[in-house]
Amino acid sequence: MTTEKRRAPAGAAVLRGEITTAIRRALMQELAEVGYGRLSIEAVARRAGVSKTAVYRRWSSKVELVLEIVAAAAHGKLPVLDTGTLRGDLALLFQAVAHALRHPLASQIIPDLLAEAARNPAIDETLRQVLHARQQEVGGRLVTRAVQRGELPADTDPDAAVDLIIGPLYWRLAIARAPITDTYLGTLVESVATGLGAEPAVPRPRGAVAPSAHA
Amino acid sequence: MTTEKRRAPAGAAVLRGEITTAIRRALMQELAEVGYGRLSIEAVARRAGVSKTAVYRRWSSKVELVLEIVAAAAHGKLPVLDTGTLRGDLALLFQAVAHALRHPLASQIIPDLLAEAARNPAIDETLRQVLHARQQEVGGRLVTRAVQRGELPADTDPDAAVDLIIGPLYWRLAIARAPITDTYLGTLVESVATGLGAEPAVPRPRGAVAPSAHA
DNA sequence: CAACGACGGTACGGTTGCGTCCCGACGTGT
DNA sequence: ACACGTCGGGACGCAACCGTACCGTCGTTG
Repeated sequence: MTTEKRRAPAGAAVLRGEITTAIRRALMQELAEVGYGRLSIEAVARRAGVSKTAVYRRWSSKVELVLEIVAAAAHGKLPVLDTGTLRGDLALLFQAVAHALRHPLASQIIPDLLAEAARNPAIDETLRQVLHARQQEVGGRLVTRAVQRGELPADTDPDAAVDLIIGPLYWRLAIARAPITDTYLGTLVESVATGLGAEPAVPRPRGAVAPSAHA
Repeated sequence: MTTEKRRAPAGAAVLRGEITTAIRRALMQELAEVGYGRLSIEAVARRAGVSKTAVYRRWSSKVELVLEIVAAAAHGKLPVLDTGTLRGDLALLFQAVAHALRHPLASQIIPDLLAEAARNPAIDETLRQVLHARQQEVGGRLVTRAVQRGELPADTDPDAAVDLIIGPLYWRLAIARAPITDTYLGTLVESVATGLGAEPAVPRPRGAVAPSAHA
């Protein structure tokens, strides 16, 4: 019988966590530096100070390596937000997103992978799970609560709301790569809130012509 | 004297436009299919049914090739918009952007190049000229006119306005790659307009709790 | 009509990365 | 204390691509 129990790997015959960690870190840096397209296992191993075999023992292919690590890194980043007001929720969410995208690694890796997702179904699938679905969920909850509070119209489309919430911030941080100030975030909160259908926080100041003063 | 005038290239010794065109088309397809990172001159030439030399005679490097062609393709795409109302301008702009991004080539190439721009200064520079500057200009004009009409507050920040205008649409089309309907575009116009500070088109319907309706 | 000269295509060496195989090293469990 | 079994590392053959040099072809110009 060869079905007897094999001895469990032990001692030196077990994966060393430090090396796994080094590979993870090297992958992130390499991904940010050259992008998914040019990413090579060889370069990752080189940067990690590790042999290629060390990588192949852990992940069997480039896409598997990237997906596992990226998915893990993207988990547990969004706060449970419930501040009691739409604007509070938005401000908190924006802070979290801005914080995450300020990491140079994230701000380079995420757009790169999102672009790659357009042609790689496996990446697309993973990103939809760890990013899109999460956003839809968080955005959906945010909208739902605001509707229940009466801050937003009952027929607010959560789908469109998510676009309006995440779009401008993503554009500015990841695409335009323009600086962000607290003032800007404050303005954005107000814009998005009113854009979604909330009452303006303050009576709208008008420009040269002031139709609201006619009442 | 060797400074005499050389005979101008003529006959077979002149670049054949058909081949240049074939290379341009092949580049676009290749760029959409594998992305800038994996793009190889060899594959472009192969797809164009042309020799590598034909490519190298016209462009000396990969980045030059991509930049020249992409910059050319991005020119003259945005309409001169002045419909007389903020919402009209927005609707027209959205239609144009949506139309452009519906092209499969554009919707794959643009995010890819934008991601690449984060690590390639030459690409960044070019894209800023052909995309960002243009958007800022168009968006700035749109906002300025709306302010003059009294549709928007005088202190509207054109910079933030551009983010709010382009962000959601870009997100949905290029990143989320969700379908777009005329209804959606209409909702988006209204959201962005009010988000920018315009008066709502219709009195805001409130949800379950309606503090404004208690009067 | 003949010479010109850049054309497009092939062939080439060099570089890089892939995925695999083999080897000595090493820490644990018997 | 020894045998076990996986570890990490280096080496290998293979494939793709880069950028260049060369070569015969072809239309125009004098």
